[in-house]
Amino acid sequence: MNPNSKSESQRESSGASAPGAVRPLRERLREETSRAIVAAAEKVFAAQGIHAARMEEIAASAGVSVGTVYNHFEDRDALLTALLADRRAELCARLDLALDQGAREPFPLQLERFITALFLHFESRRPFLRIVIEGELARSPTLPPPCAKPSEAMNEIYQRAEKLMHRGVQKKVLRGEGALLWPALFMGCVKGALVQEIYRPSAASLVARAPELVRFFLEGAKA
Amino acid sequence: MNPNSKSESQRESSGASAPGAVRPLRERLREETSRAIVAAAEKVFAAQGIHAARMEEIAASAGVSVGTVYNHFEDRDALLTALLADRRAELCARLDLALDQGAREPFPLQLERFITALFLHFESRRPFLRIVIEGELARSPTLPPPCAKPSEAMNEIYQRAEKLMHRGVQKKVLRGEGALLWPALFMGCVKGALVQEIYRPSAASLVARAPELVRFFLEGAKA
Amino acid sequence: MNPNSKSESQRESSGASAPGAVRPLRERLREETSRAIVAAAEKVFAAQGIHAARMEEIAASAGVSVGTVYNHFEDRDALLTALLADRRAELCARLDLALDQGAREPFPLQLERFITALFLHFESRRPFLRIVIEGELARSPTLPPPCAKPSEAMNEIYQRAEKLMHRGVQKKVLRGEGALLWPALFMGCVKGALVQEIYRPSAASLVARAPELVRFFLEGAKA
Amino acid sequence: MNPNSKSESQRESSGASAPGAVRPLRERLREETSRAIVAAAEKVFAAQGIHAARMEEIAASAGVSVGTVYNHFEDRDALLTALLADRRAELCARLDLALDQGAREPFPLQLERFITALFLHFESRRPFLRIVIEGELARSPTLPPPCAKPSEAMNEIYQRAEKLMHRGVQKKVLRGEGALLWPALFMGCVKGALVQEIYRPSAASLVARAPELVRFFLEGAKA
DNA sequence: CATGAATGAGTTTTCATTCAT
DNA sequence: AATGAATGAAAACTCATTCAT
Repeated sequence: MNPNSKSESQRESSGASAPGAVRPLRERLREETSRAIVAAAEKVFAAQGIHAARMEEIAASAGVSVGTVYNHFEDRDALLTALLADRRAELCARLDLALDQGAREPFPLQLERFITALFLHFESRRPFLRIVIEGELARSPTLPPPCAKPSEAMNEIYQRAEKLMHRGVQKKVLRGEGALLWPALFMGCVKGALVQEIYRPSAASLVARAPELVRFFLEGAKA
Repeated sequence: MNPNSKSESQRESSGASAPGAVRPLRERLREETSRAIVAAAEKVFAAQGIHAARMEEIAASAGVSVGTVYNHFEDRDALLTALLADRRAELCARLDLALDQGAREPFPLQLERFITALFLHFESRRPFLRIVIEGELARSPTLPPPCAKPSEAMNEIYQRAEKLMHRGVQKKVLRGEGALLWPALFMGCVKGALVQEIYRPSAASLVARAPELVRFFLEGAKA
Repeated sequence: MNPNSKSESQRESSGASAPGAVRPLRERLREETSRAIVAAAEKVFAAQGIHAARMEEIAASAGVSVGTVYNHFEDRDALLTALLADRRAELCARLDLALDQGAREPFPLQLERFITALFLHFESRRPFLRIVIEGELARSPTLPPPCAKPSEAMNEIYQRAEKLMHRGVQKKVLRGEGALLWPALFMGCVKGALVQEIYRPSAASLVARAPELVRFFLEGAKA
Repeated sequence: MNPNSKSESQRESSGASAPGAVRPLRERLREETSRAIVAAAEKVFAAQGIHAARMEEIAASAGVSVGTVYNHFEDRDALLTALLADRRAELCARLDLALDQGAREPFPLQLERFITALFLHFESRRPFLRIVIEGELARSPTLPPPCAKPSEAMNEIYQRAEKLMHRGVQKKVLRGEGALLWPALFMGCVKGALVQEIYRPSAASLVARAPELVRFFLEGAKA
């Protein structure tokens, strides 16, 4: 879950000992704490903003002391990094699954799978969405840490969207001229829907909008 | 230009005294300084991020001392507010002009005017774009200042987009079902293009992409 | 001692847990630090004046860092307030005791008790006296904080002096005409003696002057 | 009026030219400005407190710019010094006059003259009284500037009170034992009345209370 | 290991003072 | 001389990080 955590790498884990052996209780407790801290960090970073979030508040929100946070994560930056890496991994797994499963299906279905995967993820990780969008511009070389991190997530999503668009062009479902623009427009539409959902949460699930989005995008970009 | 600046409102400018009279030198210099400070703030806020930007760096970048910044703007927040208000006013003026001019033209043309106005503005005010996007989520009630400001700009753009979309639906150029989604999708596409431009600046002007965007959106949303 | 301190009120002290149980070491140390900070503040505020005293100097004088001062007191004003409240409480307790104990004794004895209590207090808290007198005029509505605080102490003393004078008039030991003036004159004399002691400290204890003061006041105000 | 003012000492006054010659207009205007600045300083120092008063507010209150204040007074401290010196001189003149006029009169009358002079002065210069009392403790060697100044005024008053008390003892109207205490008690009573007047301004003039004060003090201290 | 008090570098902000116009 | 914008040293306050218990 949190492979960068300080002591997990410091420990010369007697662990991994016998394959299938239960992990020592200590270790599992420790991991539980890490998880709680990361969850608290997600909440607080999203609520206060990446810069404004304070370590003490994260600690309090996790029900531990600051010292404990520092026992698990080298420093503030490491905590943010771990948080983002973890959530990103989750998301990427979902997206890759969607891409794999749809590989041989008609393109519109692939599109819907992808969007749905994205929406589902953010529905369960709404705070993460805030963090990602706040950090949107961070990919740029000029912004200093700790801003350089969140965009990595967007980057990963983007690369998968490119892959998907590529398939659409190959299949000649999408026209080839604007090909460079498709990922940007696709992600734009998706984010448009996400952001609207943040500001004006609708009763209906976000996922319910996927078909509309698919239709819109396909019509707009069809060959 | 910057009507909220501290002393400009404190001063009871005998101003506009004789019509055509030159404004006192002092006053013109003062305004020039304000302008320089706001410009520096735009640069630094965009480069460092809204939270990380430091007053001293802004001052240095404007070629003045911190004290001078505080002579012109009550505090950090007032400076950010003034900056955003100023840029937003510029942008809104452009957008309103585009909306007015296009009022009786065919919808696709209106769309193109609008997008072009947006792109032109951000081409000349690229740092402003970064600030606006960084502050995207700020409209949310949970985020504390100083994040509550930039989204105001996005809000204003959004409202004008809604107006435009409304026209499209009225003219039956856009289908009426998804009407609630059009502004979000439209803005999403536009931002998609803008963000791509930030990360992968193309040789061609951003404006050159307007027609593609228009086509994409019209096809996607057409009645 | 200092019940307003920041974290002492924030902490939900499991306190008074087992009766007779030793208070946790941490807590006792923390309180010790608070006490040291307040004592340092008393010294520095008195030495430098209420406005000129700097937080860093107070911290240094307490042998801690600035941060620690702010861990214990919200801000400069809270520190001053806590200091004054604490010292004032001490003083009031003494005065009330003197008033109570003397309640049935002859008036001159009551007077002497009261004056002695006052003198004893300021002999042990000479810096506090300076602060109170510096803030003398603060009761006035026009002066801004942090000057509004010290006079509260003087106010409390004054009210007790009024009570005492009232008794004297009731017992017809003091004449009734000038009754409104007695508290002012009484406090004036007392302060006269205190201030002189500050400027020209005499070898003899301040308390030794109490009988002279009593005689003077009783002769001057006797019925 | 303001013999310490910067340029008055800088100027090699062609002045004092012909005795009886009118002072040049320039010079009179300049002096008028100085007077206005000192008056403004008195008001602002009294209202805001000696430390909190800001040069800009004084300038504004005098209807001039900061620069002008600095043209007339070396620095903040010089302004305060000049203000206090001026007011103190006025007061001392009154007190000395009272002492002189009463020199051969019965002691009670002298006492009344003195108190009346004091009261009259502070009635016309109430802001000055605030400043003096705020600076009460400044005579002490430990307090740094700008606090070292106001007490000088109190000092001067005190010395004259000592002279007066001395006369009373000589005339055997006051008892000789407590002689060291008389000035302190006398000033204490007077201040008691003054301070009460500041907090609870009575309809009647302060001066009206002089006789009561005289009676009180004479009874209290009589041989 | 957990705890939380202490630390102090880093920021914002203020305001006496200077000086070009 | 008067002006008022610019200056920058000095103060208050914040918060990530350390470390003794």
